[in-house]
Amino acid sequence: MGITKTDMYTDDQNKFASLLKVLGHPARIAILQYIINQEKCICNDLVEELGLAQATISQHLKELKSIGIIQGSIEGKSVCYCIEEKVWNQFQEEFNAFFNQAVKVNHQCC
Amino acid sequence: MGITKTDMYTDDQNKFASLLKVLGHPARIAILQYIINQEKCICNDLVEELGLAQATISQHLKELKSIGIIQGSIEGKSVCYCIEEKVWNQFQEEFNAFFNQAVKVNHQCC
DNA sequence: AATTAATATCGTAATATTGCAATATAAAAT
DNA sequence: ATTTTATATTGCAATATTACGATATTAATT
Repeated sequence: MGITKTDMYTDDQNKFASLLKVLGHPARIAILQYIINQEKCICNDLVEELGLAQATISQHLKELKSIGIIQGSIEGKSVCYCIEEKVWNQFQEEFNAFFNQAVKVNHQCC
Repeated sequence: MGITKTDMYTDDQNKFASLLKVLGHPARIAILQYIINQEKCICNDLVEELGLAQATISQHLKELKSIGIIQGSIEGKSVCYCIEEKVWNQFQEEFNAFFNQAVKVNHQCC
């Protein structure tokens, strides 16, 4: 059906999965890495760098903005995008919290 | 078009994004957390716990197996699933490597 | 004011994902 | 041998995602 039954999971599970989903596209990973390496960039830089259409890049940027991991500020006729470090670090903590769950448990496996 | 242009990204970017994509569904997060808490489980446990159809759970387990994060071994007429700790820890390292990229750079933002 | 430049949004086609019923498979129990 | 139990697979309908061309929108430049 293509529709995820979000009501049967906890808010934390839904939120965490949403994060992972947004990050789960190579274009968006590439965009983040490009911004990191260049400190900041504008949409057109990414169009040239990644070889995707401008509309496509703009869409990916929108999704990344939606989880707060990047921030865009208007600079003349272009928009300067950069990493929102507070959110970036918060995500890293969330990821580690998730992965560390398993450590607490004695895994005696099949 | 719905098709991701994987050829324009590095192998690392594609692989990392695939991981994130598989983890980016609340059912799969819930499954992993259930397995962690119970140490191990069988498919039917998850059907009862999550309220999804057996076929759906089986599919999600298949995707989790595809990235190696869980392992299933046949025990009589059921299959015992558990976390593959080596892979789990490896993923955690990959995630941290990704997030630590940003730390190396001086972010002077817009 | 008209043009240029950069980005966002809309509409759409192609493909992918999610979820389930029905069916297949395989091992244990009767 | 048949039935029961647990899981996997197949086929399908509904929805979501990806990508792009076309078209706004908005600010700078001429």
